[in-house]
Amino acid sequence: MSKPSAPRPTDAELAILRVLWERGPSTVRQVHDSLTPERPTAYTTALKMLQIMTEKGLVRRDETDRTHIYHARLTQEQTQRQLVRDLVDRAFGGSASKLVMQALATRRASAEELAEIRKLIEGRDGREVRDDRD
Amino acid sequence: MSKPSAPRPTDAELAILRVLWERGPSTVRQVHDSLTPERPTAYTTALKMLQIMTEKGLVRRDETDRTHIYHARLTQEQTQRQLVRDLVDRAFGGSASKLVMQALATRRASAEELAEIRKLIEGRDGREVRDDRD
DNA sequence: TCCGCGCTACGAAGCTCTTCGTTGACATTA
DNA sequence: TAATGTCAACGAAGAGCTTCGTAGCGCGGA
Repeated sequence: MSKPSAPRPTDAELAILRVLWERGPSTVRQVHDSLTPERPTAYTTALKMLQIMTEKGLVRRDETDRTHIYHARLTQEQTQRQLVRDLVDRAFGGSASKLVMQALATRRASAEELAEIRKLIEGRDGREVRDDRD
Repeated sequence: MSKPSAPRPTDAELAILRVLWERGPSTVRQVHDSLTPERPTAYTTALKMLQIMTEKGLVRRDETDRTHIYHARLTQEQTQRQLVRDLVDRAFGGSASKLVMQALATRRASAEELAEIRKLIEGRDGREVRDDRD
């Protein structure tokens, strides 16, 4: 009703959001330094990305000081939920259970993860789903 | 080892793949007609997309007859698995269980879906994950 | 035979994404 | 104060995505 709901972040944008979620509010330099090992780019690339992400509403900018400070507008969980819902719509015909099925078929789903997931299900099972903010 | 593994399909490509999965091998005209209601575009747009998707290896083309016939190179399940794995890597730090958690937090996860998911888990639980082709 | 229809192929336009160089403002320091 | 360094802003280049118009080919009917 009040949230203009940010657009789906692109790959490069997601990489920057990951940094902001991990570090908390950060300057361009801090984002760039964290990003460089995995994604070697120029300082101005990070700057430009953050400027564009500000326009898109993906991040907020504190301009109080000359060196601006950026922070993610949505939490990691909110964004993850949005991305999952988006993928469920685009590739799973709206069926979340089909997505879970494929998640389980991934090499990545280790035995420990399976156990963790089962705990999740048992915790939720029987209750109604009611958590739906995005 | 032998599969060059097709690139992640874009939104428009995914829409076309959905048609091919549903209809089976199809001509450009058939794809276009199926696509038009949800995504009104010109015939040549569908044609061009399918040509590009052929170059990318997302679809295969039978050129025996003058009217070519296209079919998806990967099954819906293979593609879904690839997309899930990709999202897990990009947004969930490689943790499939975190993705499942967010899938459960979606409005879309109805009570029936939860039950279905629980059945899935119980069927899998205790066994090792071994299905890993992509 | 010739016309029209459906088909593929091609090229290009408009858009987004990602990247970076350059510029000018401001601060710090010598 | 002058030199040096850091910063935001901007423009533009190059790539990819999506769209469509146009051209050219072959086939079947008049």
